[in-house]
Amino acid sequence: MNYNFNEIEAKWQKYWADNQTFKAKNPGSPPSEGLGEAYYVLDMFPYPSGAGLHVGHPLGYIASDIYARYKRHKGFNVLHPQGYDSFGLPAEQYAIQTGQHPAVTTENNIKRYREQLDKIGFSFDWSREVRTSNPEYYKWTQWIFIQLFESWYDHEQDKSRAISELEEIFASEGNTKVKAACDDDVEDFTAEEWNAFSSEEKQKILLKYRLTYLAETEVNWCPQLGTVLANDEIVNGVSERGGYPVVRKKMTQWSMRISAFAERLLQDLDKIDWTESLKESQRNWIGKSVGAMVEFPILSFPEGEEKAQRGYMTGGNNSHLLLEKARENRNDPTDAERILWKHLRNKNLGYKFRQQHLIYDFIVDFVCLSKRLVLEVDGGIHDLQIEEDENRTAIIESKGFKVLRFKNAEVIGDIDAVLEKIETALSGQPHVSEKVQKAPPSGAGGIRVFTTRPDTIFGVTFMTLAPEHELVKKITTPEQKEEVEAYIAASAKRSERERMADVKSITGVFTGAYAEHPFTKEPVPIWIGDYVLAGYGTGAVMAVPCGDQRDYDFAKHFDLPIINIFENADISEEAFSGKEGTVIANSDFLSGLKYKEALQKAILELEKLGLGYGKTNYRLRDAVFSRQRYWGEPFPIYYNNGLPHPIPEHCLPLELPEVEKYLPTEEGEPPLGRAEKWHWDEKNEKVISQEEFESSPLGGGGGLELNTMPGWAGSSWYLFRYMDPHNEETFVSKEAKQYWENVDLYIGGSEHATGHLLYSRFWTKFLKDRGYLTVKEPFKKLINQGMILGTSAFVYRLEGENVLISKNLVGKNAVQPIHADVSLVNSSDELDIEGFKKWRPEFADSKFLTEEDGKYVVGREVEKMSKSKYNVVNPDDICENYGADTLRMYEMFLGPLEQAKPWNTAGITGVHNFLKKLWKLYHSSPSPSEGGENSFSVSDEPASKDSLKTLHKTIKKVTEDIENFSFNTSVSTFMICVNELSAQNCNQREVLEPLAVLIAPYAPHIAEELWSKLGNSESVVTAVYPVYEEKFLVESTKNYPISFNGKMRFTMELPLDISKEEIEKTVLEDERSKSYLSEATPKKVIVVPGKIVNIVI
RNA sequence: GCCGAAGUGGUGGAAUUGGUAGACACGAUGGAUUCAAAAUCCAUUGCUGAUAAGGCGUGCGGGUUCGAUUCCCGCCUUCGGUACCA
Repeated sequence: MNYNFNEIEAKWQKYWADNQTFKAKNPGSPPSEGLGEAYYVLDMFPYPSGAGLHVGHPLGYIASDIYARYKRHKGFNVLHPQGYDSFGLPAEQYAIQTGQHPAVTTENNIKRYREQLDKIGFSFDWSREVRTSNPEYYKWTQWIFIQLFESWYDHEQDKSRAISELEEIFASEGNTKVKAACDDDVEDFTAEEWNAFSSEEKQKILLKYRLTYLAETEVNWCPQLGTVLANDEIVNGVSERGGYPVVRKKMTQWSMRISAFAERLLQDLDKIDWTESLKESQRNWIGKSVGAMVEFPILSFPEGEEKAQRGYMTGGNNSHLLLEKARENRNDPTDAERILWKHLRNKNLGYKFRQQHLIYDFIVDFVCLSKRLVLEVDGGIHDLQIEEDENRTAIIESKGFKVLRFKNAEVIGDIDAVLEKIETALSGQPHVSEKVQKAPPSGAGGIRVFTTRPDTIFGVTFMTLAPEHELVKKITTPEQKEEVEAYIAASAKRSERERMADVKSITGVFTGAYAEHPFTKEPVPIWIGDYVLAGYGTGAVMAVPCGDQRDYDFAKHFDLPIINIFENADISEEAFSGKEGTVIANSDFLSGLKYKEALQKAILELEKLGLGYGKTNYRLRDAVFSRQRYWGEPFPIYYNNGLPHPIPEHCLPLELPEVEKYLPTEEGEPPLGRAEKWHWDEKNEKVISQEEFESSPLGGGGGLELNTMPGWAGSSWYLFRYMDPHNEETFVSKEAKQYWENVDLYIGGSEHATGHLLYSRFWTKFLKDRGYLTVKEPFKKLINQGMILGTSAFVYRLEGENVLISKNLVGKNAVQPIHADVSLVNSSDELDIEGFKKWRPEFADSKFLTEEDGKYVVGREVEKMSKSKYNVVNPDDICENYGADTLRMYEMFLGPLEQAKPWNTAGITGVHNFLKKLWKLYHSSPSPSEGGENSFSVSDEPASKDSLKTLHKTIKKVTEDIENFSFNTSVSTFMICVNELSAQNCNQREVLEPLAVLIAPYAPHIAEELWSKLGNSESVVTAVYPVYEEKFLVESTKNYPISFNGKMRFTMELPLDISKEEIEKTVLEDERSKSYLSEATPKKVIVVPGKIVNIVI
């Protein structure tokens, strides 16, 4: 019998499918004993694209499959599932072009993927397949979303907690003591205030704390395409597709508060077995920097305001104390204040009022910021300070406010009259826009900056704001206005990408304004420059040119002063950025201190002044979670009165509705806006329209969310669903999650380093916090397989002529390289000219200049494997021509798993020949009379010592290699093994049976066939892994390399049990040694027993 | 710029703790078999030299060591990630 791989592979693939050989046992249902130890091997599931698989795709799957099969031999209960990340953009775009439903496209692609995967002989447990686009699956994606919605992050306990617990805290103590992750614009309130809020107000506030929340986000909106574009989809300010204009637009989008988890995501990296480079990517992405927040009060305002506006951090005029005082007052109102507040708060007057609010340096009783109206209620104490109050009123009114003053008695006696007066005053006041009344994020009056080097604060010679910074408009002096506006306009035009690309040019404009240095009180000029990014930190920097190269360049360019505040540092050419060992100089109280001491001291002094505090900043930003797409998970959210609410759990899944077109609506709503019928399970109303929903008790006039979730939603938790994929009660049962825990080995591409792998860690931590999981991390060990590159083939066309010349004739001719399909080239790089002409008819009449031997040789280049480069190699073809076992072993043989490496089909014969030789070991040589057919022939005689040595050497090496994921070297080891056994004419069962098991993880089909021929009725999959025995490898002699001055000259066979001295004596007495020594006496002889002898002359 | 990985024959790669550099393959050359081809088998194959002796050789330049692909210092190049991150 010859090695008929096609037949053998089909046979065993059917056997595995029929017998469910790879089905992993789950705990729970009986018998739950005897499960064995759990081991979870997972591949990153694929997006089923229309192009199908090329030979690069299965690389990681083969590696994980080998490991999974190895673990089964070792007695583990192995979970090795596969599924599809089946929501995504390509299917949607195809739908837009052709009208075909993405579900149909996806289904077809999956079918094709499955066929291709099955041919390679993977040991997947297909009974656990998941697809992210299946309602049974995304039901739980939606459920997790709701859990996020119902949670907040407590920095005190460092975990996510139920939002109901937050409500309890608010009700009993307000929000001032809570250390929660929340939006920046949350205002302080007391328990009393909270309890007095309407439920609508409460919901608005809670939304600022939820782990998934609605926020205004700036996005790149393309009106023509009706969609949001990522930065890299924009080229020169217009869309990459179609070239339509793109505008920055604020949109209300769902966001995920991943930033709350930044520190844990960073710390826990130390606990997982990932490559250092991948961990480093995540560390950089999280971007922790420790430093300080510092406030620089603004000295001059263009309106001629002499005195700086002071923010809450300012301590020079006690505003910090004032603020505390205001809070106190709020908690302890007078009767009159309480009465008035009750009326004001309920918005009876149509405007929002604030209580005990800081206006400049004064606490006012009530203020309506949008109408600039201040209300004061005078208690008894006021009689004594009428004059002071007058001053105060004058100052406040000079800032554009109107002040109304009431007496206690007035309020208590006739509240209606008071309210009437207020109403009249309100109507008389001009309306002030939202923007102006809001305090700028940099603090009410000062410029807040984040710095990692507060120790260099005495080196500050100017400040730079991002052009988008909200303070810019307010502080710019009339003289500078024109220039500043021109600069802002110019930089707004440049896309973020352009700004990033153009690193070298230094641009900026002086605003004309000055800030006050916190310590020296010197004026510091305020500039704007687009090297400062609005999105990082506070969008403003304190510039220390002596210590920061960008500040240095900026200072040099605009001729700004540079102060050297480092001892013994030369800053004549460039900034000095050293930290450790640096001593600060020329810096008042910091002079003479080392970097670390100065850093702490600076923060301490800033805190004393109320102008700063230590702060840790993270680069990691909250993740936008809304997409204006069709083919994604619908949000389980509806709106009532403009506020979002989760759909009741029993109504999940909220199924993706049908639409007529996959484009946005004419009103600019996402494609789901076109849906007429929604599947809706509540109260047996199976299908309802958006209108019907709106008029239902739930809807209350609001509709369902029309955005869908991004691609990473479904992939962030799929690993847990595989543990218990058909559970309808919960996303994974308690028993299953306790038994399987998390993924022991995860294999996939490194392109997911900062996306999927980070989000998945985030969701896992969240689910753990809320008690839904028992593990902190999703993936214990992770390996990135390297990309398999294509080897493109080129023909060369002479410039301007219809002549194609062979590679070696190109010389200095001007030629144009043209991709040739690699299937038209043989292993010697010779082109099939006729085939090429057929393939590219435009070259049918071309003249082909060949080499002397008449061959046309193509040029070769390694490129990414892609259709457009005609270098794609299809695994189906390889399986057809060489077999799946050959494909599997060859992919492993190409090189280290984690390394990128080019594919070259020519090399596959080496592995294929090896499998043929392996087959031959188990078969007798044909005798001429038998017509050349081999027959199965294995002897039960004892094997030779040499054969046993070969076997055990192989067991040892292959096992070590598998444990180290060094699959390429284990393939070599198998080759050496089979070469040796062939030379030994070994055909003993004693050797060949263990060998079949050993190779089964790599070449499972041939192993099964040989295993069954050896007389085993059970599959080889569960056969016990051979045990390495040292005794077969024990040697009595060693072939010593004898070197002179470190150069190996010859070898000598010596017994291993003789002493150093004896070795030295024997070696020196050897004739060859004498000739190398040529009379000289050796200076020194190094003998390392069992290793080497080195003679120094 | 920063972070990470890597530079070894014509090619993919091996040498796992400092100990015979180039395992195992591909390709190439020569041969056997065959009418011929495919397949198979044998031999040679780092460079140089003459098929010898010898010399050179793991990106480059130094160093440590009896001995360095491996450790140290300084460069160069390639690939990947990331970026005016304050």
